[in-house]
Amino acid sequence: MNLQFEIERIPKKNVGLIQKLLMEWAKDNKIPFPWQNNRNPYYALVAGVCAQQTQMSRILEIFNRWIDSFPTIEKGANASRAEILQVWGNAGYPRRAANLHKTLKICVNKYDSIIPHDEDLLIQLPGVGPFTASIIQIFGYGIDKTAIDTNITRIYGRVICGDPQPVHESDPKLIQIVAAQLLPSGKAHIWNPTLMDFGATVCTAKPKCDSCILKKICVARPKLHSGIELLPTKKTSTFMNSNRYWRGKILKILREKNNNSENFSRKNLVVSLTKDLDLQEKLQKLIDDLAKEELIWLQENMVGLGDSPGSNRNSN
DNA sequence: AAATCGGGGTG
DNA sequence: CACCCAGATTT
Repeated sequence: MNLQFEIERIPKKNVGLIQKLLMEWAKDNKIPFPWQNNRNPYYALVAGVCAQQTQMSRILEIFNRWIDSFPTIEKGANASRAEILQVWGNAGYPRRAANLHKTLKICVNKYDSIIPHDEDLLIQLPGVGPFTASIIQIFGYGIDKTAIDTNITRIYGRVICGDPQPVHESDPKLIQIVAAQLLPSGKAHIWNPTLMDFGATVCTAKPKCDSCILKKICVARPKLHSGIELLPTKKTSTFMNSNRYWRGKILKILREKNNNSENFSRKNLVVSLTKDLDLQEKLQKLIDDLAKEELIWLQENMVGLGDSPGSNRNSN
């Protein structure tokens, strides 16, 4: 595909029109969040990590819980892994919390307790990829750019590129370039969340084109209107009895034990989860995996939340 | 490129 | 039960 050709094909007057229509939509529909207006890189980092693969309706509670417990970079860095995981709770993908913990330690030890603003440095931090790096730059440092997420890919892929299912059909590099052209100068901290909210409520996976303010402009509208079949965005495997299901069960129990300062043996952990011998064997492997990821510790015949016994001590 | 990593919610 | 989600990392 000739990217240059595709870019120049964007009707210039549509750029201004799309910006105008969405900014008007934002007045009534954009949802405000506490990390969007105060240029706090730490808040932006935490929010970005919380947002990974998680609906916005859940994020404020997780974000507030984290900030209440660890109001500064240093507080987070100096917390124990067990405390980190306890606060993360049932937010999902606990690996995110562990990586965020590591990232805070790196910022304290290597960057003088400052979160970098440079993208090359940001994406080297554990758990920080292109999206989260952009979130930090946009909300933390007021840098004018686009954080490409699933919503923005979908909106631009449809409205500009004409692909009904951009996640499968649109070239990510083209989305990047389109996004840069559509960005209203100086408004990244408003524009990005507006697009995301629009993608979460109107230009959804199964779009609500009837109520879409861009339907006259959207290049993919005719195809979508024809009622073509929309494929799943990604393969979904059955959650029940999956590794992820059992990992979640294990961590949930260990959070409760840690919260009550109870000791717990590895054997009792496994037996409390199942009497099935084959499944017990599978759980043993998952426990080893969790320990390797430093989400739980193993010592003698005991097991616990975090990277080392003694949940109230720092683990630096 | 494909698999893996939670958990809550919707239909 | 299938699918979705303000992704990142490993295989």
